Amino acid sequence: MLELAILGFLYEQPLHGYELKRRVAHLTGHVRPIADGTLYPAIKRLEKAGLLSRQTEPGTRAAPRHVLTLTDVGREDLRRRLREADGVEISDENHWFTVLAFLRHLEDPDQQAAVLRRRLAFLQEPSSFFYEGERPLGAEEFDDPFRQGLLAIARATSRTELHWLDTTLKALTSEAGTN
Amino acid sequence: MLELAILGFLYEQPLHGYELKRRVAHLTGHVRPIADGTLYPAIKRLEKAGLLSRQTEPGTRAAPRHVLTLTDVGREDLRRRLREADGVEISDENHWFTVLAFLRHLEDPDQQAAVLRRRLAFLQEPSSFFYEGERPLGAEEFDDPFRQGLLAIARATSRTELHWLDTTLKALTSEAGTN
DNA sequence: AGACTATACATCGGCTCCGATATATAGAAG
DNA sequence: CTTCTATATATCGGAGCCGATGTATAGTCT
Repeated sequence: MLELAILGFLYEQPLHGYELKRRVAHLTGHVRPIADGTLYPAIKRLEKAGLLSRQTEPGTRAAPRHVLTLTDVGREDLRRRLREADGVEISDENHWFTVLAFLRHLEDPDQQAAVLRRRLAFLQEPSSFFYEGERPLGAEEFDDPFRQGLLAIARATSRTELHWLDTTLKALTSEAGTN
Repeated sequence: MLELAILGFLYEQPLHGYELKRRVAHLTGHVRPIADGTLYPAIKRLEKAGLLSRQTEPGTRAAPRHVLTLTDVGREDLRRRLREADGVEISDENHWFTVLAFLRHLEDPDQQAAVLRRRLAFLQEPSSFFYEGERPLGAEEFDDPFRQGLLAIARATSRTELHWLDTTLKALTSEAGTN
């Protein structure tokens, strides 16, 4: 997820580590700072894999900035990661939001629609948070307000997203038809 | 988060590992299976820390079940974790949902309200997913439907949760007042 | 009869993440 | 003048998570 976010932000413009840190922190769940010990090794991994290159920028006030630029391999790798997004990337809220943030970079509307359809299929699977044996429990079956809230929030989110998926998928497929 | 979920489910009734696995999978983001290599070491950790005890149940069809029961130390530890929930537990959606699922076990309404207030404070911090320098970017400033959807979904979730927090906090504080 | 699936627990290697720590500079606050 | 904060990068140890693999049994499907 972190790697996807790094590649996604760099796809738009070269950035140095510190700025990347700020942007990723904002993106992942509203300002949850990512640790230095997480970011810099991740950058190194991506550099080692040939997905990005760094140029040391002279004349800054603190330690010299390393401006990071995606290589062509890196650009293709981001598109591949978006295209093949599945599993946790589809089902986990944080991962999915990261995919969504950069799905614009996957230029083909058909490919974008395919990813959205996987998310749609996931959301349409009947599922509940709590079970009594095999039977799913609804919000009205809890007397405590916390689980009621939990389900109410989840339902509101789901409803909004399903509506958005519906309209966006229609737009994407009609767009693909006219091209 | 996994440990909190294990303690939370066991607080209600003793369960064996396999059943725990099913329940945790349902709770964390709608059926995302947790790996065996994650669950069983976690159980061992909690057992080693004296938070739960196991009794081998004979006469089952596969490998013998280990029924897990929370110790008194474990019960107090869950309440402590809930009471002191902060940081990632408040800000991260998955973690927060886990806290919410078991907040019922924190019997004192004042303590429950204190946790909800931390979440409220977090949600009320102005924050956006994307920035242009210092300026937060709104949904209407994106021409791609994906970031628009991202913000729309996040706003719907936030609105629902804020409304729920408001009514629940009022109920909890009036309840505390009458006791 | 043989294969597959569900149940049930366990271990191991590899990878990632986090917190702590270190280094260094520039500007603001006291 | 010193301290604090922000900027900026880097490393290291510890811990947790995951995927793969192993063991074992009972029922179902072919």
